[in-house]
Amino acid sequence: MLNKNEFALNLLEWYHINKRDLPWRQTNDPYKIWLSEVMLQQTQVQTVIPYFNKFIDKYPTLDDLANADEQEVLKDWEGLGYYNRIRNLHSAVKEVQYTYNSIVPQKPKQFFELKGVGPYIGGAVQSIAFNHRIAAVDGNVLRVMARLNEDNRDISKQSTVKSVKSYVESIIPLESGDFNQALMELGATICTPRIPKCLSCPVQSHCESFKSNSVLQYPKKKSSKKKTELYYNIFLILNDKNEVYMFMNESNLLKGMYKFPKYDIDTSIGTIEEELNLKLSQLKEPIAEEKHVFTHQVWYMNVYLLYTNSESEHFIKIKDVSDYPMSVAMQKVFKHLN
DNA sequence: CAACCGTGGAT
DNA sequence: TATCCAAGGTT
Repeated sequence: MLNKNEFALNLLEWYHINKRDLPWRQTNDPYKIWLSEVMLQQTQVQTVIPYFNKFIDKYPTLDDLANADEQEVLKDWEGLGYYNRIRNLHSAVKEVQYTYNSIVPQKPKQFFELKGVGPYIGGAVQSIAFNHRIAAVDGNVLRVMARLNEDNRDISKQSTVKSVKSYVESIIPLESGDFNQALMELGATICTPRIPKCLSCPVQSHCESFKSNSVLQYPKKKSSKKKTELYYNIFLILNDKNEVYMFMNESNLLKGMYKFPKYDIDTSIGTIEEELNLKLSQLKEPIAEEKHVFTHQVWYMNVYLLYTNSESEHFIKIKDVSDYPMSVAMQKVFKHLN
């Protein structure tokens, strides 16, 4: 059983000496802390840093972000992935603007009700910005706690996360924000997934799995399922005005991002002409093949070049394409026009 | 609740 | 190349 007071003391002492100097640790602004937590969702620190700096430079206050055009914000998020994160955050800061006079709610209940604020981000922001004693349980914390207690439960189950959250809140000290960050920092730098640095660990003496030499057996997690493989034809349709056919994606995957016409490989040109209301040139061999891997899908894309004299509101000047938010998958397609 | 939702880096 | 992982949330 964990000696709570001694554990927290050891961990916090280590953290205060060893914490990394990250951009979002140079501010007490709840908005900026919130932004960083949203960016850090399932995304590595090194990836987030340049995006965070760009956003803070361009949208220094909550009102700057709230007043911004959604498509421009999406464009600035381009390449970071999980695009609903920024769509939800944009919506949430607008909510804060008109409901809370542009002040990030200090009442946990109010903050947790905002779009895109779940158990982790809610706990992180409320503890770091306002010192509320709420846990912030991410993948790092799940791994650290599983190893400390030789916890055999599956960390991919929501019930486990909920239970660990309660456990952390039973040991969380008054310095709640630092404690939450210290647990994550420990997981990110010492108690790492593959080669943990147990000999440098400040809480080694509290660790059950270290005592029994079973650290690498934790955390328990069910293996991920196989990705669905999908085969598509992507069409770069050009007219005689240096324009290409492009439109906003409405489906859940990559919602709000622009795309080129994308069809299952067995879809006939006639069907496509009918759906797009265009008269198209004869189909020739694909000019390229591309593969793109998502969390749960793999796209194998054949890239085709087509021409038309038909008119449509969906034609965009090729030189202006880069002004529109586009997924990496579609960027891989578009690069073959250059 | 299990499935969905991006991307890049490490091994 | 295949798999896992990374400061998770929504449905």
